[in-house]
Amino acid sequence: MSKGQETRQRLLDSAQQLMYSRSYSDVGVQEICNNAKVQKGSFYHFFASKSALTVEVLEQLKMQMIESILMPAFAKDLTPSRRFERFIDYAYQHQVQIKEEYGYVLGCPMGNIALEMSTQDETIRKKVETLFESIFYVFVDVLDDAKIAGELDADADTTELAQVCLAYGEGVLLIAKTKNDPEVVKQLLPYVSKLIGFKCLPD
Amino acid sequence: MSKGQETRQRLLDSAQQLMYSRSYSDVGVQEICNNAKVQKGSFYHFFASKSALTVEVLEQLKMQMIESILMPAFAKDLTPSRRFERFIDYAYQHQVQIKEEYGYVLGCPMGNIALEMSTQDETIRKKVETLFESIFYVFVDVLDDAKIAGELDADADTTELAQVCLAYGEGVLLIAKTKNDPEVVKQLLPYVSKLIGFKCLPD
DNA sequence: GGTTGACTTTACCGAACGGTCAACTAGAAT
DNA sequence: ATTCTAGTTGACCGTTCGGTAAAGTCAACC
Repeated sequence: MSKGQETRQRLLDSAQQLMYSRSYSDVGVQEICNNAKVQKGSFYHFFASKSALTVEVLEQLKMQMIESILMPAFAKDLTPSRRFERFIDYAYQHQVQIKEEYGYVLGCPMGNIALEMSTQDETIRKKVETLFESIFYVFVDVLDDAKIAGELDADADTTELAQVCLAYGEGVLLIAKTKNDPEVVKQLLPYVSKLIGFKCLPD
Repeated sequence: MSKGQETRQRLLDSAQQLMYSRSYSDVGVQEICNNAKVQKGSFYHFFASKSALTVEVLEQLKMQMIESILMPAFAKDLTPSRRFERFIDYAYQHQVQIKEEYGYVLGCPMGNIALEMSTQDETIRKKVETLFESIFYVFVDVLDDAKIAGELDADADTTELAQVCLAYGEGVLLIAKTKNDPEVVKQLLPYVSKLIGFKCLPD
């Protein structure tokens, strides 16, 4: 990676960390720069605006989420319903680790930015919308697998169920963040199987 | 109401409207005052800080939510499952109306503030937590009714189910806001009955 | 009629905001 | 050796931020 790209990456990482642990509005360009050891002028050499940087942060966030949680959790070495169980466990462990590190449950970085910025920055809103779509496809895929495996009714609407899963996941993380308690994730997220309607639930 | 209390109320209403349609951070004390036709000095006569005002806005929000949506929707003139259907319809209609009025789906005013402020202002976080508890009790109540009416298994954990309902509702509103589409509410919220596990679903 | 206290007005504070700009540096290409 | 350019630097812009303070207004009460 060239020197310039390294600087650029430091800005992205700095912004991601600061915005996730606090909020978009609470973190200024100056602070992002200080944290990344970059001068403000350089910031505007790489990014047109704070908003444009945020769109790239969101893209990075999506890639990390898919590679470090979604792909390993939904790997096809288990039955679809077991994959969901693994996903729930990963999500729980992740929030536990976040709380240890920051002292706060931080929830979903995309959901956080979505609620804060959707009415204020159309570019950011659109970006989060497509991010959610990417995650949505992952859910559709595993739900289609469940159909094939006979764990799900053949007439189930997998695209609708995928949306339902996404919504419920975001909701659980919102409550967990509000209560500042990762145990909420462990307690509530398993109900997603009732939502999906898996035929033979392991108990 | 005395003149002072009227001024105070105008500030609360102004803050509620502005913060709901945008965000906590994006709305300044000055703008709240301009909108309420009150001088900034008066603001600090009535409220110790922007944060303290917000706590009172949240309290007002809770009361409005309970009186104008929760109480009428969950009134005991219908069976518990029918009450949920009515609640879903109210929630949908409300977001439709909001979108007509503001051009944006604004979701849940409490959820919005919760995600934005939970890590930055402990007083606000705590307040939202107790707000959610009040709503939670409403759900517990109707779920207990459902048990008595035989619409719900006698061994169902109503306190856990109430939390699940709350989480799912918040999640659906988050997605609806992100997509800026109130139809999401109409499409996804009915799945709450699968989550609860009503015995005899009307279809 | 003078005093009190709630409320209003206005000017002000230092700090931070997002963003701009021109000058500068250093390494690669010609 | 010189030119070009990606990247860096730090000063600067006007505006807004949350919050303070002091003077002024007005109605109620003694």
